[in-house]
Amino acid sequence: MFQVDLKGRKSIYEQVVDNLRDLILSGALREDEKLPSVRELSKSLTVNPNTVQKAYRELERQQYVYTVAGLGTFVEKAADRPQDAELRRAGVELLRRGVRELRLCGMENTEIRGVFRALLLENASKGKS
Amino acid sequence: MFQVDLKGRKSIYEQVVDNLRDLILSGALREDEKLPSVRELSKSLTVNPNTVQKAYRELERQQYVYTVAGLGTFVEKAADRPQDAELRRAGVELLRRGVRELRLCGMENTEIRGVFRALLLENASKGKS
Amino acid sequence: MFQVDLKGRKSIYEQVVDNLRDLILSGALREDEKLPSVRELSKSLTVNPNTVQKAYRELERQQYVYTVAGLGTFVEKAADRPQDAELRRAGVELLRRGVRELRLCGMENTEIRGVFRALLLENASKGKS
Amino acid sequence: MFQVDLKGRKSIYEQVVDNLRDLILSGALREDEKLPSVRELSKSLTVNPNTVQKAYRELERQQYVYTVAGLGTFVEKAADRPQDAELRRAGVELLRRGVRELRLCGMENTEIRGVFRALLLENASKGKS
DNA sequence: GTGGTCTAGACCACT
DNA sequence: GTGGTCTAGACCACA
Repeated sequence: MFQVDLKGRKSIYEQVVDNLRDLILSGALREDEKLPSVRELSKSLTVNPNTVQKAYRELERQQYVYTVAGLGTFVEKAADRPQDAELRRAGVELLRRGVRELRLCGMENTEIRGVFRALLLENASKGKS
Repeated sequence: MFQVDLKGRKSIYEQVVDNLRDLILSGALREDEKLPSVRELSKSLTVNPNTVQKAYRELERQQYVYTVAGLGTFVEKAADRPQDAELRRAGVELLRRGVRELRLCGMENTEIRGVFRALLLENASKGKS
Repeated sequence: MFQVDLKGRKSIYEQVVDNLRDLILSGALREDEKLPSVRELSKSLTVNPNTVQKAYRELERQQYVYTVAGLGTFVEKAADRPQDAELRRAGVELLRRGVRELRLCGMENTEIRGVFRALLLENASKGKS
Repeated sequence: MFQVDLKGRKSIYEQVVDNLRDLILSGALREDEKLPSVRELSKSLTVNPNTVQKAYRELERQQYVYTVAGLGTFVEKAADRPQDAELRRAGVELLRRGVRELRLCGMENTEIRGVFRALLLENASKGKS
């Protein structure tokens, strides 16, 4: 499904949250589709079940999934997901910080704009894969 | 000189590193200029001296400053700072992640481009202040 | 595991770094093997945990170990350790300085060569123990 | 006469001691020759006079120089310098550590011997300059 | 005065 | 349990 990187500072549960959220937002996991059970996923990632559990709880809190006791965890309907605005703010913030860092390197607006344009095309093709 | 935010997840010493690095890159601190002493800065930030020193050591490791024991800590010459390329990569990576997140929100290229253009102008005015 | 010398000019954390590095390079600690926890080692050396942690951070920076928060610190794979060349340069530099000092004492090449030959045999036997 | 490096961990007074000692041992400063005054040397090195003073005291302690109040500091006669054995031990120790580091890099005796032989020739030519 | 090291003890998030 | 950060206060060598 995906991999986690034990080294590196990002905590494992955070990686699991991000990966699953991306799979949901990208449509790879469809509405009401069942996520792998905590045990399955923890085994396939060779990670502590508690860690996966924590990730699932966090996704539930953010309303990306819902849990039915005894059955499993499922993808929430897009309509019931009110916090796209939050994600959008996060994305804008990343762009802002990126622009700031590039400016600190001494890059001018025209240069930065060039980098950005290239990025937009590059990711577009990635998005299709 | 600047402020640190005691709450928030970014650790204090990290904030000190980032702030000083920005002051150096922006030219507010000039080559061979003396940074405030560990004790001075720690007092003005109302922070423990060890925390400031940790930040200074990190800046030295990244070759933004150099240390003369008994005299103080000074801004490294730009020529002896070989890793601007690294910072540039970091900036591009931030842009990439930003684009990715916005796309996950369902935004189209044209929309993203609009956000970005606004951002470029906004920061430009900040830069002048 | 090893001992530290509280007197002597070499700082404690530096001794810890050097000792652990040697254990890793000599193969006494194998790839992905867990190092003793910060608290364990600090207790067994009767040293402050902060001191040991400082050593661990330095080893991580030099890519001899990697850290998984909440799990422990582990020996990095040799393949992911790109700076053996650096250690080699350091060794050659030590030899160079040694030759220089002996020459300043008035020793001739033949004499120095004799000392060196003896040294090579002596350390070889140490290596086997 | 020589330069000191403000960056780098070696303390300034230590650099002054080492440089002067080398000049004496190499014969560049002859027996009973007068060293520059503390003020002169401190000015030419752009260094605090106290630092040079400390270096001179240390050289005196090691019996490389002697001081005549009101006249200056002079190179001690080689005959009155009893501690060549100490310097010799230091040199041997450097060689020992060099061999050890190179072995930790995985080098075999034959390889190390090759490096050493090259070093002996290289420094010989430097010695003539 | 400067930076560098160390101890003692605390709190936090993650596994 | 693990590592990571922080505070408080101490001592040292160097300039």
